Order: sequence, then structure tokens, then C-alpha cells
Amino acid sequence: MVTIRLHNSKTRRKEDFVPLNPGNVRMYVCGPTVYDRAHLGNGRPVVVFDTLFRLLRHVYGPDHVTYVRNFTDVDDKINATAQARKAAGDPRSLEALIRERTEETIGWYHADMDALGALRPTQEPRATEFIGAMISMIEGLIAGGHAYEKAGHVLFRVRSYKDYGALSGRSVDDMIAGARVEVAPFKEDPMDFVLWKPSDADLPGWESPWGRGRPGWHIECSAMSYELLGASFDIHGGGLDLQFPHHENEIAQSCCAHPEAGFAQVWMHNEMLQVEGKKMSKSLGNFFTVRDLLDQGVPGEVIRFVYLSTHYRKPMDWTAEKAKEAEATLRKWRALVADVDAEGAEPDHIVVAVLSDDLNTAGAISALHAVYQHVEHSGVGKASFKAAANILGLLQDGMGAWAEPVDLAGPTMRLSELREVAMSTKDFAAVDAMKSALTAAGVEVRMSKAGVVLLPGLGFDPEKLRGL
RNA sequence: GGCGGGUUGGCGGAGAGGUUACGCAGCGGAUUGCAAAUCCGUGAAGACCGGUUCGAUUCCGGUACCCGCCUCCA
Repeated sequence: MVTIRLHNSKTRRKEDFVPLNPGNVRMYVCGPTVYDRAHLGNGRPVVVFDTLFRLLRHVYGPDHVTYVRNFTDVDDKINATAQARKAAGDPRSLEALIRERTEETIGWYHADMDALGALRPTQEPRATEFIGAMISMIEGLIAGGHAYEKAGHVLFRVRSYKDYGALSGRSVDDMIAGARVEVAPFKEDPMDFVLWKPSDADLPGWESPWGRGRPGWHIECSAMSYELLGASFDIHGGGLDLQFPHHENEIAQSCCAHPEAGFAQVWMHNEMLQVEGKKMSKSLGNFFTVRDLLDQGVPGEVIRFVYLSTHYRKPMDWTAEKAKEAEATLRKWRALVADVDAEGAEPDHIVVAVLSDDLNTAGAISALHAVYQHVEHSGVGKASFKAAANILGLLQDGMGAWAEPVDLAGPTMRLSELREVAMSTKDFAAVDAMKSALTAAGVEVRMSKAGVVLLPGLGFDPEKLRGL
């Protein structure tokens, strides 16, 4: 069996991955807050951990991996959207408006992430379905002396957990010295964070031992991972920006609530995303969603390829140039395995080995280039090539419509005839005219002794072919 | 201010203490009505300064620059 090695943020080292139970490998990844479309940065961890999910399924068997990714549907931004709609005159209740907004956003998320070729996780719990579990965990923390109630809030007592800061390499004292902590009079210590907060009538709330209120952000992941994966599980993933404070707080909560267990064994964090060398932000005008790209005609598979062409622990720069290169490569690869069935085929072992070394997707893509060369020349190993690409979620059946030939038989025939005539008359004017028209419509024109081949490119516009 | 990460050839981007990464672009050639595509071949790197070593781009230290987090933005 292949040994998977993973860089563990907790130990800052690459380690052999040894699951607690090979019969059920368990992974939890922090999912989206469902208040709006997923932007390009949101897609990166989805594709990264989907690739890990696929690798784990390959190594341990598809039925022996449990992948949980949550939906955060309790959030002030969701509330704000709902309140805005209500203020605009919508007669429905706030709860109904919130439900509508989160349902709508989850639908978008699924559609967009499906387009990136990501498998649905085994379970996708919503925070609102686990409020009871959060309340019990908070009660346990209070009973254990790790949390306290004050002014309608319940706060986690950071000083009660000696390893607080270990994941992100910070000490409580250093952070306080940094002085960027929220000042709240009811906190025992400035670093203490909210487990539960009161809701007034204009906000969604649940009854609790501390009155009507709603959970703080961090407790949901602790409660849901415990309910669905247990007190100890294998991998916890998310973006690097979540390392502090979110994951640090999760560890504190979970380890104090279940001191006998180890919580997550391996922590993985993907680096952030940039666009054309700059941080993606609305103020710079380079902010866009996955849906924006899909609507512009960039295939989801191309977006996925670009994500995977940079190692997950390095900042990734999205550029139009990369998308162009990715498209060309995928077209070439898809042409090679157009009619190949990879079902049951053994994926190329070098690609798998490279990928198993801390999810080296960029290295795996390079290895695929080498395998392609070999298969191209020898004609053998197509299924193995495709199966290896499939572990990266590339060249999946059903995702290649964008690369499939469009019926251009008519223009092909006409151009062939024109060329036939021109070859004898030596007057190529008509041929060249038609060729430029085709090129302008986004069609790639290939002419050789073997004949004429027309291939639609990314910007192919069938409308422009009318009249040809 | 505190913590963490990065700096590889024209561009993108990996691995490895010593032997070609790879892709794109470029250049030369085959092919071509022209071009595209394809194929063959080919040049090009390791921010800076020290240290360890027979030998470092790869390990260690320092400098410069860049980036992220510390503000419920993945």
C-alpha cells in the first residue's frame, strides 16, 4: 500500500499518515458561510481537499473514508441580508428570509463546486441542525471550569487551556502585547472568546440555559466534528487564514470538552490565493466568483487544473495566462483518452507516489506530462493515464463537454472543396478568406495533406459561422 | 509590535546534498500553398552574504525584499 505523507501544521513537519482506523479514515474541513456566492479563493480548499479525499479513497477504499464539510448558516452577514430584505418590505418572517437565503446560497455552492469536479462530502451538516450539540458542549465546558457566563454571554476561558496558541505558534501574552484584541468589559481575559451570545428579537435565536441566543462561530465545528466523527479523528483541514483564531479555538474547545481524546491528528492548511499577483479584493476590482469565471466560458475543469498546478502550501496566483495553458493541456490530454474507459484501471504508480508526498499536485501534473509522452509514443497505458488523472479529479467522464468536438462538418467540407480547387488554380484568396472568418469565430483551423480539421476553441461563437 | 511563510531559468512551477525536472514561450529542423497543429533537437536558474561539506540551488546562520494571520475574508 502507498504510504501517504502529509505536512502537519500542528508539528510543522511532514509525517507518514497513519489513520486511527484504516477501516474508516475521517476528515473534517471547514466549509463556507452561506451568505453569498463562493469566490475564487473559496474554491481552492474545496479542490485541494477533494483531491485528498480522492487519494484517500484510492488508498483505503471508497467506502472507508468519511469526509465532513459543514455549512455555517448562523452568521451576522446572513442576518444582515435577511434584515435588509425585510426592511425593503418583504412581509415574510426573519427566519423564513434567513432560511431562503441560506438554501439559495447552498444551492449555488453545490452547483459551482460540482462544476469544479469536486465530489460531495460524505456529510454536509448545517450549524443550525446542531445547536443542541453545541449547547451540551458549552455546558460541559462550564462544568469543567473552561467557560463562564457573564452578561448573557458564555465565554471560553483561554487561560484554562495551557496549550492555547500551540497550533499557530503564539502565546497568549504575546497576543495581548500585540493589543489587537477586542476589548469587552465582561471578559475575564482579553483573549477569551464567545461560545454563546444573546439575540434580541430582530435576530435568530435558540432557547438555552443562558437565555435566547445564538452560538459563537467556533463552537459549531467542535460540536459537529464530535457528533459526526468522534472525539478523535484523522485530518482537519481549512484555509491558512482559519489557523488563528478559528482552529486554535476549536482545539481549545474540543480538547477541554474531551480531554481524554486527541481531537484532530493531522492539521492541514492551504495557502491563500492571489489574482494576477495581487490579493483579491473588491477595492482592487479583481474580486470574482467561481460562477463569474464559469459564465465567462472558463470550464470548471480548467479552473481546477489551475488550482492544482500550485502546491497547496504555497500562495497560488490566478492568471488568465495559466487558464490558457491549462486549457491547451487538457484539450491535448482529453484527445488522447477520448474513448478510453478508466474504470477499474490501475492509476499510474508514479503519479500516485508523487501525489502521496504531501499532496504534491503540481508534481503529479508534471508526472502526468511524462506519462502522456510515453503513452503518446507507445500507444499503451491510456487507461492508467486517465485513472491517474482521475485521482486529481481531472479528465473525469461528464466534465469534458467543453473539449468535445462540435459538429463542423459543413464548414469543413466547404473549406476542403475550396482548398482542392485552389491547389490547382493557385489562387488561395477564397480559402484564406474563409480561414480568417473561421479563426475570427474562435475556430482553430488545421490543414494538412490528410485533410482539413476544424476545432472549436474557448471563445467559439457558433453565431459567427452563419453565412459561411 | 507579535507569529508564520516565501524568494528557482523569459513565464509558470516541482523534486533531490553531487548525475535532464516538467509545462509554456524562444531558437534550429521536419512538415506546410501560407499558417496552425504535430514531431525531433536545443540554449537558459536557484535574491544577497557567510558557515558546514570533497561538493549546496538543496542543510545552518544572517541581510534584503515580498506575502499572510493577529479585525467571525477560505
